[in-house]
Amino acid sequence: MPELPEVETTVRGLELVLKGRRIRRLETRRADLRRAFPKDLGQRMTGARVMSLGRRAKYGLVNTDCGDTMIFHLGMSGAWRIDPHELGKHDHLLIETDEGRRLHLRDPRRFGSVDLVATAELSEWPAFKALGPEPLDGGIDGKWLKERFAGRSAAVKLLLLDQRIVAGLGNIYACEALYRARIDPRKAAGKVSRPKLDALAVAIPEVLNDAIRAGGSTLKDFAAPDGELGYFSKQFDVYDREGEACRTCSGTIKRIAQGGRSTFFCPTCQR
DNA sequence: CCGACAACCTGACGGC
DNA sequence: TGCCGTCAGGTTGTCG
Repeated sequence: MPELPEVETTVRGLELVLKGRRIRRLETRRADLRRAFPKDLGQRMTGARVMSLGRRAKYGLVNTDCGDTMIFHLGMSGAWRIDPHELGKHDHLLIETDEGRRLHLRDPRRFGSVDLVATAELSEWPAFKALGPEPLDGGIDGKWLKERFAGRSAAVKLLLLDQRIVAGLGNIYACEALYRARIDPRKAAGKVSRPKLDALAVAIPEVLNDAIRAGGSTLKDFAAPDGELGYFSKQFDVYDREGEACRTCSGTIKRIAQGGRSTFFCPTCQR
């Protein structure tokens, strides 16, 4: 599930449990997710104090006083469980803090990942080097989109999913942003007008911030044990609303396939 | 560069 | 109840 807002919400939740705490124990229950866990993950994290947490695109960052940053990606099905009642079948990484709080990284499909990188070298980490600007840091404007889309005949929706262009957008919020900017997702990226691109650059941080706000409001429940971070329900305008009424024109929301994934849009409003 | 497709995995859900 | 097909919010790679 996790796109940028879900990861941001997860990081804020982890902060409540981890920030300033020492890692008492870290255990991996298998050797890998999408790729192998770092072999020395346990040794390097055990005894370390968590100084701060952060996020880059859809990656969560756990910075320690040992000069290491643990980077996690939740893939399609990953989530952190807080003080779970039992050890789940798909709980692959377990952490216990000096306060006795427990975190389980659950990921049934195992498309996620965990890496360990020297904090000072984070910007050189290959996966980060390739990322485009953070949409919530003002890095996306009409000019940037214009440059990146120039001459591209690929559908604008597909390019929005390219992490080199906008870091952190996924299928849901790409659909939602295009709806707000009233752009047809099938349109060739290079042929979207500049005013539409300006609107898109505004819509992207808007839909992300709205979702973070919705997710943030669930964080107060976390004190309760057995909570799962990053999963919250949000009312979408188009995503997963095939056949339902457009909230603007009352027309019917359509679903099409692009790049093997579902795109939802309003053919009347988005042109 | 493009679009199409497959691969990595498991679980949920609908139809029969 | 079970079997089967389809789908799922991500990333990475191949092919023509």
